[in-house]
Amino acid sequence: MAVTIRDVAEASGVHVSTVSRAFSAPHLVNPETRTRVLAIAEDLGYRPNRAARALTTGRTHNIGLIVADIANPFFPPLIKAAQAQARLRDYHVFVADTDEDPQVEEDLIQTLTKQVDGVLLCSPRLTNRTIERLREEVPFVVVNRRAKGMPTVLMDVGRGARQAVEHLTALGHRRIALVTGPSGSWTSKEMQEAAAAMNDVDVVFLGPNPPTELGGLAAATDVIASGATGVLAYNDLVAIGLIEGLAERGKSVPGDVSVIGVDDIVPGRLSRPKLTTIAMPTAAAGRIAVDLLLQSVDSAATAAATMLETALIVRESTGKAHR
Amino acid sequence: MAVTIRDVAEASGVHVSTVSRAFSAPHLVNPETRTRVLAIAEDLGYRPNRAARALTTGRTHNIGLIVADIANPFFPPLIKAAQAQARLRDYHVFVADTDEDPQVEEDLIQTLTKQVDGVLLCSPRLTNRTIERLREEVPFVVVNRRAKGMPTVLMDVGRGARQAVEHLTALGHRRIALVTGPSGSWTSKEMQEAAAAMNDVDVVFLGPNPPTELGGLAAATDVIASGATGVLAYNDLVAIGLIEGLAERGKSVPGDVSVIGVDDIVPGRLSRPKLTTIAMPTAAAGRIAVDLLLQSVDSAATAAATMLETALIVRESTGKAHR
DNA sequence: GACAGTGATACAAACGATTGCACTAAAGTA
DNA sequence: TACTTTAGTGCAATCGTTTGTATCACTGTC
Repeated sequence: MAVTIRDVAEASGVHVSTVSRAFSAPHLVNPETRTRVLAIAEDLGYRPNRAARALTTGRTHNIGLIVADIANPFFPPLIKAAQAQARLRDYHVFVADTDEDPQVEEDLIQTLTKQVDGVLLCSPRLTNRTIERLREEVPFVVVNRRAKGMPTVLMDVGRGARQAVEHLTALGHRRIALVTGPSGSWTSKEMQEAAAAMNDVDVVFLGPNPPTELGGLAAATDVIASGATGVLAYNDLVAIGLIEGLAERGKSVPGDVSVIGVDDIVPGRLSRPKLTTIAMPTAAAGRIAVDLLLQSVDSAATAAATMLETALIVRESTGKAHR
Repeated sequence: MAVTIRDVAEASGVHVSTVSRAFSAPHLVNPETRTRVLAIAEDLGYRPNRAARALTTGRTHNIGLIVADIANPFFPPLIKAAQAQARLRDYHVFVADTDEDPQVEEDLIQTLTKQVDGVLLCSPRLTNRTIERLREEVPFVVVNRRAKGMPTVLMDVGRGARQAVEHLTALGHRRIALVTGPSGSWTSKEMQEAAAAMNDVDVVFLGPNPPTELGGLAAATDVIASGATGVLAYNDLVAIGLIEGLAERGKSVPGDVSVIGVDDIVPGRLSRPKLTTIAMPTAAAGRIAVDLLLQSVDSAATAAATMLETALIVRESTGKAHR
């Protein structure tokens, strides 16, 4: 059996409460006693039982992190940053994958609520109403989506999209296709709104599409049919798939069509041509989201929205329009 | 405050123990009572407190899943499969990322042990001795590594490597480079042993390398210097990076050099040229590993090693040797 | 020298479930 | 009829911590 606080207490000749306080309230115990207790605990290999602690304190010291698809390279940097940040605060992170399915997402939240102190919802596909309802049960921080009354972390894709379109128009493109993402995606909507508001350019919307290489691959025919010479893709995966799809149909990038992605994932930096893209501050988003979440676990939730900057990175997949 | 078993008991006029049994030992309670209790529980929105349950039963119903790097596309299918399988058995999965660092790996296992019933160790970089020691604290299943006395799930990379080398020699290649992975990697060692045992071919070993695109990119000069015309890379990421690196140095694939990867990740299927690779049954590995783990949580650990088949998939990155 | 203040520790009651045991009443057996 | 069995339920201890309160020995104050 595992060694408990009781064993440590007996071995060091003090009461369990003293042992407990030696760990969690050092100023309440004699420094000498404390070091002795700590040494003995170390010796015995004592590790506090988190379940027991959770039972009394009501804090599990776990947070849930729900993402649409771990396989999407957009998420890992965010996940890593969140885990690192959580570890700093002695929290652990449950990562769960919804497979882009709102129903799975809701179920996951439901089962997760009881064993975490808060949930980080990344790029949720749920309706706002559902989120509103679920938030009664557990504190949320929402990433990549506007949700009123809740702390949110956003990345300024609207501005990114405007920069991307400006970049394309500056290169002479007059007809631009926006290959949109999943229908429930806030990011996708933001991009559409931003692009629609641009002057001196025709924007056509093609979608919704799965946010993967295959989604991009499949969108190639639509892009060609649209007559657009510049494309802003929902993300880098879509952009990569699209470039492949265009190549299969004899269209070269950036020769015939210019393509811009979103996220700045590593494969995009190494693809051929190297992808022009809108870089997203995913790691920062993960860190900040965790801080916000832990903050709203302890005190009342601050419903502030944090907006992080994005940046257009011009590489090789965009070029002058030829007509 | 949350609704507890006590609230349900009061509302339905029975003792808490009856409510408890209504959930966890249905045959011990009158069917009528049971349905009534269940209905009231549902009504009140009762959810069992897992911390409390964990405290009495000693089972957290959580398992830990430790991977070297979530950002490596090799892992997500395994993670997803493991999560799905765990969910089927009413278990949750903690995913943790070690950043390829053995020390982080050990720390993570240490902190995780107390809140999970078992740990799935994927492609561990720890020494065997450390694993032996840690296993005293919590049941393990090890994936992608031989560890005696423990249940393991292996993928037959040795056979895969032999097939790959045979494929290359059949194409006329007589000098082959093996771009190895991290030094602690079992997979890497397996590949080396298999390749070294092949006849009619010179095999040179280049490494260790980080198992990423950048690792492959950096290995390009060594590959060229080695004079090899065929390359077996540690994994698809390395292969993709290598192809890029070769291109930067004026070498084309498969024109000048043939390259084979391992894992069959999606980016490899879409890269250009499409990657010849050894497909790994990652999803199956995840499922089986979870089953094995839950099995060894309940009963004594079966120390059996499960070996899963791999398959060579020939695409476009390999071709005839020209000299 | 009596007493408040304080520092250090012990005591014991939670937290929310599970579970062995005791009890009751009805059914089965001889 | 007297007994064992069994189904259904209640009782109470337990899991390992935390934490409010009580205790006690000092120290310092007037």
